[in-house]
Parts: sequence; structure tokens; C-alpha cells
Amino acid sequence: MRLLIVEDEKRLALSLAGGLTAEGYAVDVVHDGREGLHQASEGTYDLVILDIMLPGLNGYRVCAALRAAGHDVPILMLTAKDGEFDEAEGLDTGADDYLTKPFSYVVLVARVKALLRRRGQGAGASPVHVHGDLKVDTAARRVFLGEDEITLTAKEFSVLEQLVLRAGEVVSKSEILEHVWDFAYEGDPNIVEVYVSTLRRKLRAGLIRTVRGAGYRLETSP
Amino acid sequence: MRLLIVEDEKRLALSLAGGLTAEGYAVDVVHDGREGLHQASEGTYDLVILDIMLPGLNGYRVCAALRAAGHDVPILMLTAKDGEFDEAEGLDTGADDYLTKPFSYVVLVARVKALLRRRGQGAGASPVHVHGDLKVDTAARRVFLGEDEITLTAKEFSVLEQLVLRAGEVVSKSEILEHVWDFAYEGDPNIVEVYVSTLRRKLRAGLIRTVRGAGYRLETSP
DNA sequence: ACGGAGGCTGAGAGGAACCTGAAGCCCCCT
DNA sequence: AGGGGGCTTCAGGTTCCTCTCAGCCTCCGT
Repeated sequence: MRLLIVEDEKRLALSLAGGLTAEGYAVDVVHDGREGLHQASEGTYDLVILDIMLPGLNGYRVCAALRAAGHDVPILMLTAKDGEFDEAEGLDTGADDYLTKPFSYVVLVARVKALLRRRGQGAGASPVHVHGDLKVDTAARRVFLGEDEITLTAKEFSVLEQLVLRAGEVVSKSEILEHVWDFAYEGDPNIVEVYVSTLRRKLRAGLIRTVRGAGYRLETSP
Repeated sequence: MRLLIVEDEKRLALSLAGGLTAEGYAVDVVHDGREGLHQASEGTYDLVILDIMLPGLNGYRVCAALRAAGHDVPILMLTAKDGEFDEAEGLDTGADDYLTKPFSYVVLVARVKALLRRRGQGAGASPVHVHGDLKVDTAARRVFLGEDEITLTAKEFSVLEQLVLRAGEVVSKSEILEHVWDFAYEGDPNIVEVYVSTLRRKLRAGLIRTVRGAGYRLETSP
């Protein structure tokens, strides 16, 4: 699951990003409205957290522009102090929910999860992916291999999720890096190999195939 | 963007229609093959999602009839269970892509978007290319010759991909060099010959024809 | 028939890509 | 404060690609 945070208070943005990353989401952060609209327009995010007071374009405008362009990504608005937020205007422009600062981190996470859950159900989507004896429940974040439940860490699950979402296709290491880690990740790209390695140990060797020079592919049929 | 869903399982059809509508597409649904062909023939749709098992006319027939009538709307085929779908037949009749039930909603949307994007780019290309008994799946990076899967290295695959993308046309060695190797490749241009040579050995001699002084051409008809 | 240009291909050195065990760090929980 | 779990880095080892080279073949014009 990929989240975009559009927030100009850098300390707050960083703290949110850190916490949500720990929850297992891939989080990107931008600091002004125009850039936020641009990123969100790519359509690769599952949810956008949008501050109202922003340089460039304010949150209402960003939200309205996204909706006008046909994007229906869930949008959670943040407002600086009680009363600033015009609820009617916010929800009219197409926001799905809002939070008034200061809010607790726990509440934020709960709202994010609720929005993502609602989206999943509303679309009639099955969050459960089955390939052979592998079953991945993206809503519950649980993985089963035959009868047995496999316990995965947040990062392990996210990597597996990327592969499952595009089962049968080759997913490159850089794509996995961008989706699971930040798009501006500076670390050793070898980290993807490390996680694939542990996934193979926890699941079953042969389930994740290396396509040398291209990436990894989740096998769909035995 | 207008989509047509031709699917007789009404619950599935409704769920897909709901989800795709939420994605911002205009969706029409019909429940039998004859009606589907009639609607699709109007030529006002940007993409058709076509079940194979249908009352009236089955999906293959609808697809073939549309192509015979000169429509080149992207077609995404759905198949009820693994094995039912004869890939060669489906792709031969002109489908652009296919999905095996059960599939996740996320994957469906991804495929729909990919097909529309591709169409938008004008490439009109599908991830799966079939020429005679050669099948090249560019998304999975897999190659089949008849029943057998052929294992190719990264470079081998890339060279074959270039030829497949322009099947029937002559592709010059320098074009292959520029696309597969770096634009500023400084090595021996003979490298292309080396790879064509191994491709012929791994696939079948005669599949890749040398056009002396011009380049190579992938044979389209046996 | 001959020569030359263009094309083919086997072999091998070198190295890129990948895997994985070990260890350090950091955060959170007890 | 201590301990544990998860995340990340690092380095050694392994696999197997890639590219070069050289000799040979094929085609075509003279």
C-alpha cells in the first residue's frame, strides 16, 4: 500500500512518514501543493494525506483538481486548528475524511486503515490473492501456505505484496524498492535480495523465481 | 473512457462494473455474446472485457467477429478456470490480454489501465505476442515454442523482443544495438550476430531470417 | 572461379548479478 | 537497564552472463 503525504511542516511530515512506514506502508512525502497534485496524479497511490495550508496550491484546490481529473484515490485532509476547516467545502471538493490538528498518531492510523478498508470493500475487491497453495490476505496482512499461517514482518509482507499484485509478471528490484521503501531510498539495493531470501526461507523456495537481469516473478501455476 | 463488459455471471459483472465505475470509467454491461458483439460493433468503446463462456456466442467467436469486421478495440478476455482457456486460440482470434478467474480486482484494474495506456501510446502492443508456435510474454519475460518454455538470458530476451515488436519487418543491427545496448555502445557490433546465433540455436533456425546488408526479420507465418 | 565483404559461431576470460550468513543498530517492550 | 526483534549493511562465495576474438562460411559482383 502506497501513501502520499502532502504537508509543508517538515517535522510533522517526517514523523507521520516514519510511523506509517513502520505500519508497513510505503510512504512518499512532498512539501507543496503543486508537487503533491503532480505526484498524486500519477495514480499509483492508495491514499493521499493532504494538508490544507500549503504553499503552491492549497489542499482544497489539490483535492478538487484530482477529482476533476477522474482520480478517486481516498483523501484524508489535515487542518491546522479547529475551525479553520470548512467541513462542507472540504467534503464537497471530494475529501473522504478529515482530521483536526493536533491529533494523536493512533487516531491517524485508525483513519487511514478505515479509509483503505472502505475502499477495498466498496470496490467489491477481494483483498485475498490465491496462487496455488499460497494465500495472501492484504486486508488482514496474513499469509497462509496450505493450512499453515506464515508470520511475516511488515517489510517482508510488503515485498511479497508487490509480487502478488503482479503475480506471473516480472517485477524489477527497483520497482520493489520504490514501492516498499521510499522513492528516495538511498540505501543498498541489495536489501531487496535479502528480503527475497528470507521470504523464500519462510515460504518455499521456487515460489519466487529470479529472472536474472530483470527482477523477480511469483510463480502462478505449479 | 467507455468500457463494455460481456459477462453472463451477473454478480461478477455487477461487481466489476461497480469497481470500474468507481475508477472513473463509463461502464456498460451485457450478458450474452450476441448482444455483446452487437454493442461492441458500434465502435464507441475504448475497451471490451469479454468472458469466454457465454450464452449466444462464445467469447472466441465474438472476438474473431469483431476483428473480422475491422475493429481494433483492445479486448481483455476472462476465463473461468485455469486450463479452459486455449491461449493460442484466444490470442489468435485477436484478444490483447487475458485473465484467469479467480483474479483480484487490483489485477484487473491494472490490466485495464495497461491496455488503455498502451493503446494511447499508439503501440497497440499486447504483453503477449504470438507468431506461429512462438509465444513471447514480455510482462513475464517468458518465451514458449509450442509447448516448451525456452529459457533465455536477459540480453537474449531483449534482442528477441526487438524483433518480435516489429515482427515481419527488417530490424537493422544498429537499431538492435541502440535499443538493447547503451545508445553509446562502444564494443564490437558483431555482438548482435552472436546473440542472433544463440537465439537461433535455442529457438529454431529459420525463425530469424538474415536480410543481407539490412538486418534481421522475424518470420510471421510458418 | 575468385576475392572480398558480410555474416556465423565456438571457446574462454572476466566480471556482473545474485545469495546468504553474520553482525551492528535502533526501537520498543519488559 | 536489559533483551529481543526487526531492519539494514557488509562481505565472501557462487553461478552463469557477457563480450571478445579468431577462424570459417556464404553470398555476390566481377
